[in-house]
Amino acid sequence: MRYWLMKSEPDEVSFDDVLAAPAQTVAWFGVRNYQARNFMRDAMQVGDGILFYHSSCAVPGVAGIAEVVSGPYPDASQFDSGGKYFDPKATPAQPRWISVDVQAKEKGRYLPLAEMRAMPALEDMVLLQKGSRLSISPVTSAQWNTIVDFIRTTP
DNA sequence: GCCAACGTTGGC
DNA sequence: GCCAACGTTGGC
Repeated sequence: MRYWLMKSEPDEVSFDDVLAAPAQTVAWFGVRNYQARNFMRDAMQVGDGILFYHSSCAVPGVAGIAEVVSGPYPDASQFDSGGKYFDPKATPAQPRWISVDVQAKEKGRYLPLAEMRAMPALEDMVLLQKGSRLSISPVTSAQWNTIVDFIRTTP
């Protein structure tokens, strides 16, 4: 059981979009960074916890809690020749990018990035390191517990 | 829109 | 394999 933070642009897929999806589940598509891909491919397990983070928006921050509900499989968007995630070097026989399915579990108090930066327990989070821009990053169990507790108990 | 920081590409 | 140039991310 591991924990992850996954960034999504809410204009594209927000946490509410996932809550509104069938079975509150969506495919996590569009990852085009090898390190993030390798986390999904090599380290993620069904049942892992996800902090669903909104990036590139007015108030970036953790929008909810989700869970990994599938193993890795080829990301369909790499084959869509008209789409923004098309990769001409990827083929169905040799896919380059993968997805996992993500299910929304719990929405609580929104936790803005600025508040995260003010929490000493979170100072070592990968997300908060200078220059960090990984779209998927590992979260320790201590960081996870701090954030989940905040989300559940902060008015 | 700016820009710092990082990742990728491609010539050599 | 080096590294300059370019592209992207993402907070502000």
